[in-house]
Amino acid sequence: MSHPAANPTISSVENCSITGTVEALGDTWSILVIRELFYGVRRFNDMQTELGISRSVLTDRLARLIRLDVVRTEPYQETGDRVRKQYRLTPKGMALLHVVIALMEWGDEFLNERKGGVTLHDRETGDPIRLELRTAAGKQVEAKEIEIRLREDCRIPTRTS
Amino acid sequence: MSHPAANPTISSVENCSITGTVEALGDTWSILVIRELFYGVRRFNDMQTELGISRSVLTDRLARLIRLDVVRTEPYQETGDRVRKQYRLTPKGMALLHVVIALMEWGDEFLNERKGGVTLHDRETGDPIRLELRTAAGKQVEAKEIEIRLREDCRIPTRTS
DNA sequence: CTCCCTCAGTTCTTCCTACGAACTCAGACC
DNA sequence: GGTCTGAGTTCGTAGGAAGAACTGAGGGAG
Repeated sequence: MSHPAANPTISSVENCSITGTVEALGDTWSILVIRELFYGVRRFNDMQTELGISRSVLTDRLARLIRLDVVRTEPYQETGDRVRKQYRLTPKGMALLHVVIALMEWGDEFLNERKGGVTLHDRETGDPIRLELRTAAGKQVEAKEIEIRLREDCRIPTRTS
Repeated sequence: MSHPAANPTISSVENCSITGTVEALGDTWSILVIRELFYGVRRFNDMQTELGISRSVLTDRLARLIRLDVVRTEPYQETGDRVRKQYRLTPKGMALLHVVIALMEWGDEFLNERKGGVTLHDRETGDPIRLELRTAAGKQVEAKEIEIRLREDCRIPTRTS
Protein backbone atom coordinates (compact mmCIF):
# COMPACT_ATOMS: atom_id res chain seq x y z
CA MET A 1 0.00 0.00 0.00
CA SER A 2 1.86 3.04 -1.19
CA HIS A 3 -1.11 5.32 -1.11
CA PRO A 4 -3.88 5.56 1.44
CA ALA A 5 -7.32 4.12 1.07
CA ALA A 6 -9.54 6.40 -0.94
CA ASN A 7 -12.56 4.13 -1.01
CA PRO A 8 -15.27 4.06 1.63
CA THR A 9 -13.61 2.25 4.51
CA ILE A 10 -14.48 1.08 7.93
CA SER A 11 -14.34 4.44 9.61
CA SER A 12 -17.18 6.96 9.44
CA VAL A 13 -19.18 3.98 10.49
CA GLU A 14 -18.38 4.56 14.07
CA ASN A 15 -21.40 6.18 15.36
CA CYS A 16 -21.12 2.62 16.37
CA SER A 17 -18.87 2.11 19.37
CA ILE A 18 -15.65 3.87 20.18
CA THR A 19 -17.24 7.22 19.49
CA GLY A 20 -19.93 6.48 22.01
CA THR A 21 -17.41 5.50 24.62
CA VAL A 22 -15.31 8.58 23.99
CA GLU A 23 -18.35 10.81 24.18
CA ALA A 24 -19.32 9.16 27.44
CA LEU A 25 -15.97 9.42 29.19
CA GLY A 26 -13.46 10.82 26.76
CA ASP A 27 -12.86 14.05 28.59
CA THR A 28 -9.78 14.72 30.64
CA TRP A 29 -11.16 13.73 34.01
CA SER A 30 -13.69 10.91 33.75
CA ILE A 31 -11.15 8.16 33.29
CA LEU A 32 -9.02 9.49 36.11
CA VAL A 33 -12.03 9.54 38.41
CA ILE A 34 -12.70 5.94 37.46
CA ARG A 35 -9.09 5.06 38.14
CA GLU A 36 -9.40 6.52 41.64
CA LEU A 37 -12.44 4.37 42.22
CA PHE A 38 -10.55 1.28 41.07
CA TYR A 39 -7.86 2.17 43.54
CA GLY A 40 -10.38 2.33 46.33
CA VAL A 41 -10.82 6.06 46.78
CA ARG A 42 -14.46 6.65 47.56
CA ARG A 43 -14.90 10.11 49.01
CA PHE A 44 -15.40 13.39 47.27
CA ASN A 45 -12.68 15.31 49.03
CA ASP A 46 -10.14 12.53 48.66
CA MET A 47 -10.67 12.39 44.93
CA GLN A 48 -10.51 16.13 44.69
CA THR A 49 -7.16 16.42 46.43
CA GLU A 50 -5.66 13.32 44.84
CA LEU A 51 -6.55 14.40 41.36
CA GLY A 52 -6.17 18.14 41.75
CA ILE A 53 -9.46 18.51 39.93
CA SER A 54 -11.64 21.53 40.67
CA ARG A 55 -14.61 20.81 42.92
CA SER A 56 -17.17 22.00 40.42
CA VAL A 57 -15.82 19.75 37.69
CA LEU A 58 -15.62 16.77 40.02
CA THR A 59 -19.25 17.28 41.02
CA ASP A 60 -20.21 17.45 37.38
CA ARG A 61 -18.20 14.38 36.37
CA LEU A 62 -19.54 12.24 39.20
CA ALA A 63 -23.07 13.27 38.32
CA ARG A 64 -22.51 12.34 34.71
CA LEU A 65 -20.96 8.99 35.61
CA ILE A 66 -23.93 8.26 37.87
CA ARG A 67 -26.30 9.17 35.07
CA LEU A 68 -24.39 6.78 32.81
CA ASP A 69 -24.68 4.05 35.43
CA VAL A 70 -20.91 3.79 35.71
CA VAL A 71 -20.82 5.03 39.30
CA ARG A 72 -23.31 4.73 42.13
CA THR A 73 -23.45 6.28 45.59
CA GLU A 74 -23.85 4.41 48.82
CA PRO A 75 -24.23 5.73 52.36
CA TYR A 76 -21.46 5.06 54.82
CA GLN A 77 -20.71 6.15 58.34
CA GLU A 78 -17.42 6.42 60.12
CA THR A 79 -17.55 6.01 63.88
CA GLY A 80 -18.38 9.29 65.53
CA ASP A 81 -19.33 10.93 62.29
CA ARG A 82 -22.58 11.45 60.49
CA VAL A 83 -23.73 9.43 57.51
CA ARG A 84 -22.06 10.46 54.28
CA LYS A 85 -22.06 9.39 50.69
CA GLN A 86 -19.38 7.31 49.11
CA TYR A 87 -18.91 6.58 45.44
CA ARG A 88 -18.46 3.13 43.97
CA LEU A 89 -18.22 1.59 40.55
CA THR A 90 -21.22 -0.25 39.19
CA PRO A 91 -20.68 -3.44 37.15
CA LYS A 92 -20.72 -1.23 34.06
CA GLY A 93 -17.96 0.83 35.64
CA MET A 94 -15.99 -2.23 36.70
CA ALA A 95 -16.00 -3.32 33.09
CA LEU A 96 -13.79 -0.36 32.32
CA LEU A 97 -10.93 -2.18 34.01
CA HIS A 98 -9.53 -3.26 30.66
CA VAL A 99 -9.50 0.34 29.47
CA VAL A 100 -7.72 1.53 32.59
CA ILE A 101 -5.16 -1.25 32.39
CA ALA A 102 -4.56 -0.68 28.70
CA LEU A 103 -3.85 3.00 29.39
CA MET A 104 -1.59 2.06 32.26
CA GLU A 105 0.39 -0.48 30.28
CA TRP A 106 0.92 1.97 27.46
CA GLY A 107 2.02 4.68 29.82
CA ASP A 108 4.34 2.31 31.62
CA GLU A 109 5.97 1.25 28.42
CA PHE A 110 6.21 4.50 26.53
CA LEU A 111 6.10 7.31 29.04
CA ASN A 112 7.85 5.89 32.08
CA GLU A 113 10.62 3.74 30.66
CA ARG A 114 8.87 0.48 31.32
CA LYS A 115 8.22 1.01 34.99
CA GLY A 116 4.99 2.38 36.31
CA GLY A 117 3.98 3.12 39.86
CA VAL A 118 1.55 0.28 40.06
CA THR A 119 1.67 -3.35 39.05
CA LEU A 120 -1.10 -5.89 38.86
CA HIS A 121 -0.80 -9.42 40.14
CA ASP A 122 -2.82 -12.57 40.30
CA ARG A 123 -3.96 -12.68 43.91
CA GLU A 124 -3.49 -16.43 43.98
CA THR A 125 -0.05 -16.92 42.48
CA GLY A 126 1.33 -13.40 42.77
CA ASP A 127 2.36 -13.48 39.11
CA PRO A 128 2.13 -10.22 37.19
CA ILE A 129 -0.82 -9.79 34.88
CA ARG A 130 -1.01 -8.36 31.40
CA LEU A 131 -3.66 -7.68 28.77
CA GLU A 132 -3.56 -10.00 25.79
CA LEU A 133 -5.53 -10.54 22.61
CA ARG A 134 -6.84 -14.06 22.30
CA THR A 135 -9.45 -16.02 20.44
CA ALA A 136 -12.14 -17.86 22.36
CA ALA A 137 -10.07 -21.00 21.83
CA GLY A 138 -7.24 -19.36 23.75
CA LYS A 139 -4.93 -18.71 20.82
CA GLN A 140 -2.87 -15.59 21.36
CA VAL A 141 -3.00 -13.16 18.46
CA GLU A 142 -0.53 -10.45 17.52
CA ALA A 143 -1.62 -7.04 16.29
CA LYS A 144 -0.48 -7.89 12.77
CA GLU A 145 -2.65 -11.00 12.68
CA ILE A 146 -5.87 -9.10 13.17
CA GLU A 147 -8.52 -8.74 10.53
CA ILE A 148 -11.04 -5.95 10.95
CA ARG A 149 -14.55 -6.82 9.83
CA LEU A 150 -17.42 -4.44 9.33
CA ARG A 151 -20.97 -5.47 10.08
CA GLU A 152 -23.14 -4.92 7.05
CA ASP A 153 -26.09 -3.21 8.67
CA CYS A 154 -23.89 -0.74 10.39
CA ARG A 155 -22.46 0.69 7.22
CA ILE A 156 -23.14 4.34 6.60
CA PRO A 157 -21.54 5.35 3.33
CA THR A 158 -20.56 8.99 3.41
CA ARG A 159 -18.45 9.15 0.32
CA THR A 160 -21.11 8.32 -2.24
CA SER A 161 -22.09 11.94 -2.79
CA MET B 1 -15.57 -2.66 53.79
CA SER B 2 -18.37 -0.48 55.03
CA HIS B 3 -16.43 2.72 54.94
CA PRO B 4 -13.96 3.96 52.35
CA ALA B 5 -10.23 3.92 52.72
CA ALA B 6 -9.03 6.86 54.76
CA ASN B 7 -5.36 5.91 54.82
CA PRO B 8 -2.84 6.88 52.15
CA THR B 9 -3.73 4.62 49.27
CA ILE B 10 -2.44 3.86 45.86
CA SER B 11 -3.80 6.88 44.14
CA SER B 12 -2.14 10.30 44.29
CA VAL B 13 0.82 8.30 43.22
CA GLU B 14 -0.12 8.52 39.67
CA ASN B 15 2.08 11.13 38.37
CA CYS B 16 3.20 7.73 37.38
CA SER B 17 1.33 6.31 34.41
CA ILE B 18 -2.32 6.67 33.58
CA THR B 19 -2.17 10.37 34.19
CA GLY B 20 0.61 10.69 31.66
CA THR B 21 -1.33 8.74 29.09
CA VAL B 22 -4.44 10.79 29.67
CA GLU B 23 -2.51 14.01 29.42
CA ALA B 24 -0.96 12.80 26.20
CA LEU B 25 -4.14 11.71 24.45
CA GLY B 26 -7.02 12.10 26.84
CA ASP B 27 -8.81 14.81 24.94
CA THR B 28 -11.90 14.20 22.91
CA TRP B 29 -10.21 13.71 19.57
CA SER B 30 -6.80 12.10 19.86
CA ILE B 31 -8.08 8.58 20.39
CA LEU B 32 -10.55 8.95 17.55
CA VAL B 33 -7.78 10.12 15.24
CA ILE B 34 -5.77 7.07 16.26
CA ARG B 35 -8.76 4.87 15.61
CA GLU B 36 -9.03 6.27 12.10
CA LEU B 37 -5.38 5.45 11.54
CA PHE B 38 -5.93 1.89 12.74
CA TYR B 39 -8.75 1.62 10.26
CA GLY B 40 -6.47 2.69 7.47
CA VAL B 41 -7.52 6.29 6.93
CA ARG B 42 -4.38 8.22 6.12
CA ARG B 43 -5.32 11.55 4.61
CA PHE B 44 -6.15 14.80 6.31
CA ASN B 45 -9.37 15.47 4.49
CA ASP B 46 -10.63 11.93 4.93
CA MET B 47 -10.13 12.07 8.66
CA GLN B 48 -11.72 15.46 8.84
CA THR B 49 -14.91 14.40 7.08
CA GLU B 50 -15.11 10.99 8.75
CA LEU B 51 -14.72 12.41 12.22
CA GLY B 52 -16.52 15.68 11.74
CA ILE B 53 -13.63 17.35 13.53
CA SER B 54 -12.76 20.94 12.73
CA ARG B 55 -9.75 21.39 10.47
CA SER B 56 -7.86 23.53 12.94
CA VAL B 57 -8.25 21.01 15.74
CA LEU B 58 -7.26 18.13 13.48
CA THR B 59 -4.12 20.00 12.45
CA ASP B 60 -3.33 20.58 16.09
CA ARG B 61 -4.00 16.99 17.17
CA LEU B 62 -1.92 15.49 14.38
CA ALA B 63 0.94 17.83 15.23
CA ARG B 64 0.79 16.81 18.86
CA LEU B 65 0.63 13.13 18.04
CA ILE B 66 3.65 13.55 15.78
CA ARG B 67 5.49 15.36 18.57
CA LEU B 68 4.65 12.45 20.87
CA ASP B 69 5.99 10.00 18.29
CA VAL B 70 2.62 8.30 18.04
CA VAL B 71 2.06 9.34 14.44
CA ARG B 72 4.49 9.96 11.60
CA THR B 73 4.04 11.39 8.12
CA GLU B 74 5.13 9.80 4.93
CA PRO B 75 5.03 11.15 1.39
CA TYR B 76 2.74 9.47 -1.10
CA GLN B 77 1.70 10.20 -4.63
CA GLU B 78 -1.41 9.22 -6.48
CA THR B 79 -1.07 8.98 -10.24
CA GLY B 80 -1.52 12.35 -11.83
CA ASP B 81 -1.30 14.19 -8.61
CA ARG B 82 1.48 15.86 -6.72
CA VAL B 83 3.26 14.38 -3.74
CA ARG B 84 1.26 14.69 -0.56
CA LYS B 85 1.60 13.68 3.04
CA GLN B 86 -0.09 10.73 4.60
CA TYR B 87 -0.28 9.93 8.28
CA ARG B 88 0.64 6.60 9.81
CA LEU B 89 1.00 5.14 13.25
CA THR B 90 4.48 4.62 14.64
CA PRO B 91 5.20 1.52 16.75
CA LYS B 92 4.38 3.62 19.79
CA GLY B 93 1.04 4.45 18.18
CA MET B 94 0.41 0.84 17.16
CA ALA B 95 0.83 -0.10 20.80
CA LEU B 96 -2.37 1.81 21.52
CA LEU B 97 -4.29 -1.00 19.88
CA HIS B 98 -5.19 -2.48 23.26
CA VAL B 99 -6.60 0.86 24.39
CA VAL B 100 -8.69 1.21 21.26
CA ILE B 101 -9.97 -2.33 21.51
CA ALA B 102 -10.77 -1.96 25.20
CA LEU B 103 -12.83 1.14 24.44
CA MET B 104 -14.56 -0.65 21.60
CA GLU B 105 -15.41 -3.73 23.64
CA TRP B 106 -16.86 -1.61 26.41
CA GLY B 107 -18.91 0.43 23.99
CA ASP B 108 -20.12 -2.70 22.25
CA GLU B 109 -21.23 -4.25 25.49
CA PHE B 110 -22.73 -1.30 27.30
CA LEU B 111 -23.71 1.28 24.74
CA ASN B 112 -24.77 -0.78 21.75
CA GLU B 113 -26.48 -3.81 23.21
CA ARG B 114 -23.62 -6.17 22.60
CA LYS B 115 -23.24 -5.50 18.91
CA GLY B 116 -20.76 -3.01 17.56
CA GLY B 117 -20.10 -1.97 14.02
CA VAL B 118 -16.74 -3.65 13.87
CA THR B 119 -15.46 -7.03 14.94
CA LEU B 120 -11.91 -8.30 15.17
CA HIS B 121 -10.82 -11.68 13.95
CA ASP B 122 -7.74 -13.81 13.83
CA ARG B 123 -6.63 -13.54 10.23
CA GLU B 124 -5.62 -17.18 10.21
CA THR B 125 -8.60 -18.95 11.74
CA GLY B 126 -11.24 -16.24 11.40
CA ASP B 127 -12.15 -16.63 15.05
CA PRO B 128 -13.22 -13.49 16.91
CA ILE B 129 -10.67 -11.92 19.21
CA ARG B 130 -11.07 -10.48 22.68
CA LEU B 131 -8.88 -8.77 25.27
CA GLU B 132 -8.09 -10.88 28.30
CA LEU B 133 -6.08 -10.56 31.47
CA ARG B 134 -3.51 -13.30 31.84
CA THR B 135 -0.36 -14.07 33.73
CA ALA B 136 2.83 -14.77 31.83
CA ALA B 137 2.12 -18.45 32.44
CA GLY B 138 -1.10 -18.05 30.49
CA LYS B 139 -3.48 -18.31 33.40
CA GLN B 140 -6.58 -16.24 32.82
CA VAL B 141 -7.43 -13.88 35.68
CA GLU B 142 -10.76 -12.32 36.57
CA ALA B 143 -11.08 -8.73 37.75
CA LYS B 144 -11.82 -9.89 41.29
CA GLU B 145 -8.62 -11.92 41.42
CA ILE B 146 -6.37 -8.94 40.88
CA GLU B 147 -4.10 -7.53 43.50
CA ILE B 148 -2.84 -3.99 43.02
CA ARG B 149 0.72 -3.40 44.15
CA LEU B 150 2.44 -0.08 44.61
CA ARG B 151 6.11 0.32 43.82
CA GLU B 152 7.90 1.69 46.84
CA ASP B 153 9.95 4.42 45.22
CA CYS B 154 6.94 5.81 43.49
CA ARG B 155 5.05 6.53 46.65
CA ILE B 156 4.18 10.13 47.32
CA PRO B 157 2.23 10.32 50.54
CA THR B 158 -0.10 13.27 50.55
CA ARG B 159 -2.21 12.44 53.57
CA THR B 160 0.53 12.50 56.18
CA SER B 161 0.10 16.17 56.80
C1' DC C 1 -25.91 26.87 74.00
C1' DT C 2 -22.51 28.61 71.08
C1' DC C 3 -18.62 28.34 68.30
C1' DC C 4 -15.79 25.94 65.35
C1' DC C 5 -14.57 22.06 62.44
C1' DT C 6 -15.11 18.88 58.47
C1' DC C 7 -17.28 17.01 54.46
C1' DA C 8 -19.69 17.83 50.37
C1' DG C 9 -21.12 20.39 47.45
C1' DT C 10 -22.75 25.11 44.67
C1' DT C 11 -21.96 29.62 42.68
C1' DC C 12 -19.51 33.03 40.25
C1' DT C 13 -15.89 35.16 37.51
C1' DT C 14 -12.12 34.68 34.59
C1' DC C 15 -9.74 32.52 31.09
C1' DC C 16 -8.66 28.93 27.80
C1' DT C 17 -9.90 25.97 24.15
C1' DA C 18 -12.75 24.16 20.60
C1' DC C 19 -15.48 25.12 16.86
C1' DG C 20 -16.95 26.65 12.20
C1' DA C 21 -16.28 29.55 8.40
C1' DA C 22 -13.49 31.76 5.55
C1' DC C 23 -8.97 32.49 3.68
C1' DT C 24 -4.30 30.84 1.80
C1' DC C 25 -1.24 28.29 -0.90
C1' DA C 26 0.82 24.84 -3.96
C1' DG C 27 0.58 21.85 -7.71
C1' DA C 28 -2.08 19.64 -11.64
C1' DC C 29 -5.02 19.90 -15.35
C1' DC C 30 -7.44 22.03 -19.18
C1' DG D 1 -4.62 31.96 -17.30
C1' DG D 2 -8.28 30.07 -14.69
C1' DT D 3 -9.86 26.64 -11.88
C1' DC D 4 -9.94 22.47 -8.99
C1' DT D 5 -8.38 19.78 -5.03
C1' DG D 6 -5.86 18.69 -0.91
C1' DA D 7 -3.91 20.56 3.12
C1' DG D 8 -3.60 23.47 6.00
C1' DT D 9 -3.89 28.64 8.74
C1' DT D 10 -6.38 32.50 10.69
C1' DC D 11 -9.92 34.56 13.27
C1' DG D 12 -14.13 35.64 15.99
C1' DT D 13 -17.28 33.52 18.94
C1' DA D 14 -19.19 30.35 22.45
C1' DG D 15 -18.85 26.75 25.78
C1' DG D 16 -16.14 24.52 29.60
C1' DA D 17 -12.58 24.33 33.07
C1' DA D 18 -10.10 26.46 36.97
C1' DG D 19 -10.07 28.55 41.28
C1' DA D 20 -11.78 30.87 45.11
C1' DA D 21 -15.41 31.94 47.93
C1' DC D 22 -19.91 30.78 49.77
C1' DT D 23 -23.54 27.35 51.70
C1' DG D 24 -25.22 24.01 54.65
C1' DA D 25 -25.62 19.87 57.51
C1' DG D 26 -24.02 17.60 61.37
C1' DG D 27 -20.46 16.57 65.38
C1' DG D 28 -17.67 17.81 69.19
C1' DA D 29 -15.35 21.04 72.60
C1' DG D 30 -15.90 24.21 76.05
